[in-house]
Amino acid sequence: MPPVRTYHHGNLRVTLLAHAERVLAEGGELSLRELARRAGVSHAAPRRHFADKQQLLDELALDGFRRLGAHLSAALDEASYDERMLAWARAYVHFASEHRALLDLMFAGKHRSAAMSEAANQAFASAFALFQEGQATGAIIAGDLERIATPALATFHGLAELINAGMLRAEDLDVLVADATERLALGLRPRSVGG
Amino acid sequence: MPPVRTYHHGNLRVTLLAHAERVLAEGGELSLRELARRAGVSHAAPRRHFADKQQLLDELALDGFRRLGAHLSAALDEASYDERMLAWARAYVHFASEHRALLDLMFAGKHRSAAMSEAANQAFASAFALFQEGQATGAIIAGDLERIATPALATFHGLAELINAGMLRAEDLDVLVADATERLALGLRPRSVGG
DNA sequence: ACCTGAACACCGTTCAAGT
DNA sequence: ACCTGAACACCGTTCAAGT
Repeated sequence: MPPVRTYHHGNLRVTLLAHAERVLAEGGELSLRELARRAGVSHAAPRRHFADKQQLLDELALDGFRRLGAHLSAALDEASYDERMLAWARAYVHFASEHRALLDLMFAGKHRSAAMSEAANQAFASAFALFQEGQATGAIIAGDLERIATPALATFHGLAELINAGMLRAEDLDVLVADATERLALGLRPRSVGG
Repeated sequence: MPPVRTYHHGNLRVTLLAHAERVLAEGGELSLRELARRAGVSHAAPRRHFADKQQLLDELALDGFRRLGAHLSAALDEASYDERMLAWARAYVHFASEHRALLDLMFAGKHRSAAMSEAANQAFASAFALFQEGQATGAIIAGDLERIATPALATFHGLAELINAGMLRAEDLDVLVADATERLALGLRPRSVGG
């Protein structure tokens, strides 16, 4: 009897990435040899599709930014007009804490490929648009968009990192996010003269 | 001629930690075998002082929190009364970006030993005290201290993580920290009735 | 074009044995 | 009490060889 499938036809690359996502979600250690085993190929086979381990990790991170972007956009679409900032923030920290290992990969390296930088920018684009719109309607102070939005987004990224680091109680997260959103809105509000 | 020192008398534990700090600072990969090589002992020798690799990493993180705490306290001591929040924030992000690998270790695990949790709390204690004092003088709104301070500290932690992830330009950091500090102060300010 | 199998240079961890 | 040296079970990466 010949083996059912000696060669992995056509989709080993996709199969490996899928197994990698699962290992990440399971919280397991990611090794190329383990992924090869799960795919039923030799340990040297992944080399045909990824030059090295880092390249596979980069693909995972790239996909992570795309998923994050889609998740955030969806949250904004569902939210009522006045609560979009809160909805964005909630979506961000929940994505982060539900994809802890993936988030680590996404924010791990100091250097990113062009594709990954682009995906990262895209992921944050909806939030920047929200701030820009806030400026247009006068809800948010005028000024350089990057300077205004970045510290605010850093707040939620920081909360996400702290929860993943185990330094915040998970049950406190929602109230902290809500508080942060409220404080930020106040801090970003234009002040009347003399105010 | 006998070997100068076959046995490492007394301080191998300290020696290993010192080499580990140096490897971290150099941005190199931390392996027990490499540390043993640097210390001039066999690869099995570290086992006498650290049950496993994680235990050594935990000691590094513990020391990291102690150094961070000292660094933040020193920054507060040097700052003028009105600029302590800004001084704290600057000190935090600078420590983080100057000790990138160490910070990753400190905030890596979801679970911390009692000693490490204690050191982490101590590191942040001076900032909490600052907020508490702000509440006492009326510069900061009343309410649960944790709920008020955490989102603010998360902002700076977030900025630190983003800079270490290469998502912010290092030359923009100081202005972002200053902006964030100003916005937070405004958002945390008590509002007069009707304000 | 894609995969295998052996090989190489690393790991962390264990353990009997040395001093 | 502390360290060594061999051993074991893993890695990532390379490369000649197979189909």
